[in-house]
Amino acid sequence: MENFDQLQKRMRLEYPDLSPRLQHLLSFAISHPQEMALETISEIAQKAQAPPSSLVRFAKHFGFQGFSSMQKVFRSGLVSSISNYRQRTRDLEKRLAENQKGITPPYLDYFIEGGIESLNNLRQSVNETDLKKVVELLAESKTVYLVAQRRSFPVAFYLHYALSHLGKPAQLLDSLGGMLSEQGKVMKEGDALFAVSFPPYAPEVLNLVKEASLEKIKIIGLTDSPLSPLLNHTNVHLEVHEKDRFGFRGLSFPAMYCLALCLVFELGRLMDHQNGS
Amino acid sequence: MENFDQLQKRMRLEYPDLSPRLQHLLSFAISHPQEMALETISEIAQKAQAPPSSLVRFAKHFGFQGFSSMQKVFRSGLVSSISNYRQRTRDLEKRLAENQKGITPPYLDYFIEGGIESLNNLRQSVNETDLKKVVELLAESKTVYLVAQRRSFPVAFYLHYALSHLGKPAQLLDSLGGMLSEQGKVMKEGDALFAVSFPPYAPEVLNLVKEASLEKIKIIGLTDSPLSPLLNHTNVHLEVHEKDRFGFRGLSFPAMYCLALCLVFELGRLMDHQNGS
DNA sequence: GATTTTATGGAATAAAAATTCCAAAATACA
DNA sequence: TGTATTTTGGAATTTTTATTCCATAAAATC
Repeated sequence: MENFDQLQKRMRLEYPDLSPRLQHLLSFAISHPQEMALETISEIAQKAQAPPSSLVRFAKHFGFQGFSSMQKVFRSGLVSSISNYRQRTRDLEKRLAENQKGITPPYLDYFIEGGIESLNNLRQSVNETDLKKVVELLAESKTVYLVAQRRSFPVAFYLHYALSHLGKPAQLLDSLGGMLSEQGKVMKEGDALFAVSFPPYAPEVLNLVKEASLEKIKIIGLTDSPLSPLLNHTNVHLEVHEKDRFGFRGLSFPAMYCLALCLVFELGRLMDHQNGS
Repeated sequence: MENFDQLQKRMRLEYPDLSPRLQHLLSFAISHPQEMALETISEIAQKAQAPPSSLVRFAKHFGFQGFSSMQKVFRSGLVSSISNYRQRTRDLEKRLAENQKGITPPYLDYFIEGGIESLNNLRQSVNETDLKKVVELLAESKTVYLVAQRRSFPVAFYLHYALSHLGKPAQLLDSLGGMLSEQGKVMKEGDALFAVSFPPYAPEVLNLVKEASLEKIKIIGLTDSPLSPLLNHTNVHLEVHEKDRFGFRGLSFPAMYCLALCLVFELGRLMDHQNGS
C-alpha cells in the first residue's frame, strides 16, 4: 500500500488537471488530514461542502477502490508520526508468518525497529509531572532502596550503580542468599523504595512493597501497565509498556534504560542545584 | 463528553470488580489505545481474542450507549496525544538547532532522541557475519559463562536469565564474595565465555578473559570500540558504540539490549532448528 | 446554437459494522 | 448435589456507512 507522504505528493502534482469539484476536495483533504482520517464519509462531505459521492469519485480518481481504502492511507499517516515503524514491523511479521521456513536474517533490524517504537511510546506513557515527582522523592529520601527480581533486576542494578556514583545513598535489595525480606527490614521512615516489576510480577517484590508501605516508606514503582499489582501501594509510578516480538518479551528494555538514565540525570541536576544554593 | 484520561482512570479503578472477560478486554484496551481508536469492532475483537458482543458489553459497562460512543473517546485521546507529540517534537528540534547549551527540561525527550540515535547506529556497527558467528559459537558451546562488572553487569545478568530460559546451560560469573577468579576456574574446553566490557574496562574481566583464552575457551566480546583491550583475546566480538548526552554515559544501553534480545532470539531459532531436524 | 462529452448531486442499493438477544456454559449459593 | 445467578459467545437483526447508478447540469466541440 502507498504511504501517506507519497499520496500527498501525488495529489499536489495532479491538482491542476482536476475538475473544480475534485480540486476543492483535494484542498480540503490536504488541509484537513485529521478529519479525512477519522470521520465518516458523510461528515467529511458536510464539512467539505460536497456530496458523499464526490468523495468516492475523488478516491477512485487516485486509484483507490473506494473512499474507505483511501481513508486507510490517511489513517496510517495519522499514526505514522507516532511510530512509522509499526507498519514496517507488521509487514515483516506477515512475511515471517507466511514463510516460517525460508526465513532469512537480518532480524537485528527488526529488533532495532521494535526498540525505536518502544522509545517513541515512552514519550507518551511517561508524563512530566510523575517524572518530576519521582526525582523529588529520590532527592528527599535519606536512602534509596532498590528492589527487582529476575528479568527486572538489571535495571535496579543499574540504578543502584548510577545513584551511588551520584553520591546518593542507595541499597540494592538483591535477595542474595534468599534474604530479601530481611534486607528490607532495614528501611525506615524517610527512605524510599524503588520497585521494578514486570510480568510475571515476582510475589517477593510485591510482599516487600506491601510491608514497606505499612512502614510509611515512600514507594516508587516502575512497571508495565496501569493494572500492575504493584500500583496499589506506590506513591508514584512510571509506566513503560511491554511489547513483544514473536512472543518474545523484553523490548521494553531500551525504553526502560532511557527512562532510568533520564531519572539519574535529573536527580543529579537537582542535587547539584540544592548543594549550590 | 468524558475525556480519555478520565476514562482511563475510571477503568483502572473498576478493574478489580470486573468479570474475567471484561478484565481481559480492559487490559487490552489500555495497552492498545491506538487500535481501540482506529479499528472496527470486529478487528479489535479478533486481536483481543473476544467476541464483538463482549466489546459492546464492555462499553456499556462504562456507561456508554455502545461501542461506537466509547470509541469516540479513544479517538479524541489519540488526537490529543498526536498533537501533543508533534508539539514536543517540534520544540525539541528547535531547541536542539538553536543552542546545545541552553537546553531546558523536559530532558526525557533528549534521552529518547539519544536512544534512537544509538539504535540506528547499531545497524552499522554490527555486521551480520559476526552476529551469526556469535550465535553459532553459543549454540556449539556446552556451557556459556557470562562475565561483566559494574555498569556492564546488567546485560550479562539479562543474558544469563534469557539463555537459561532457552534451556541453554549458562553460568553467570557474578564475582559474589570476590570469587570471580575462582568462579572462572570451572570453565573447560568446549565452553564459551561471553565477556561484556565498557569503559572503564574492569581489570578483573580482562584477567579472566586472558586466563580463559589460554585454556582454549572460546571468547565472545561485547564492547564499545575496536580499541578495547578486550579484543586481543576474543574469537569474535560485537561492538556497540558509546554515546553521551550532556556528558552522561550510558546511551549505549538501549542498543545493547536490542542486540542482546536479537542474539537470544537467533540462538533460540538455531536451537529449535537443530532439535527439529 | 446544437450535439457530444464530462462533471455533478442525490436517491437507491449494497456492504459493513454495531447492537441485540437468547441459549449455553460457568460460577456462586444453598 | 441441585438450583439460582451471572457470564459468555455467537447468530440474527438493526443501524450506520459506503457505493453505485442515473438523471440532470455544465462545459466543450463542432
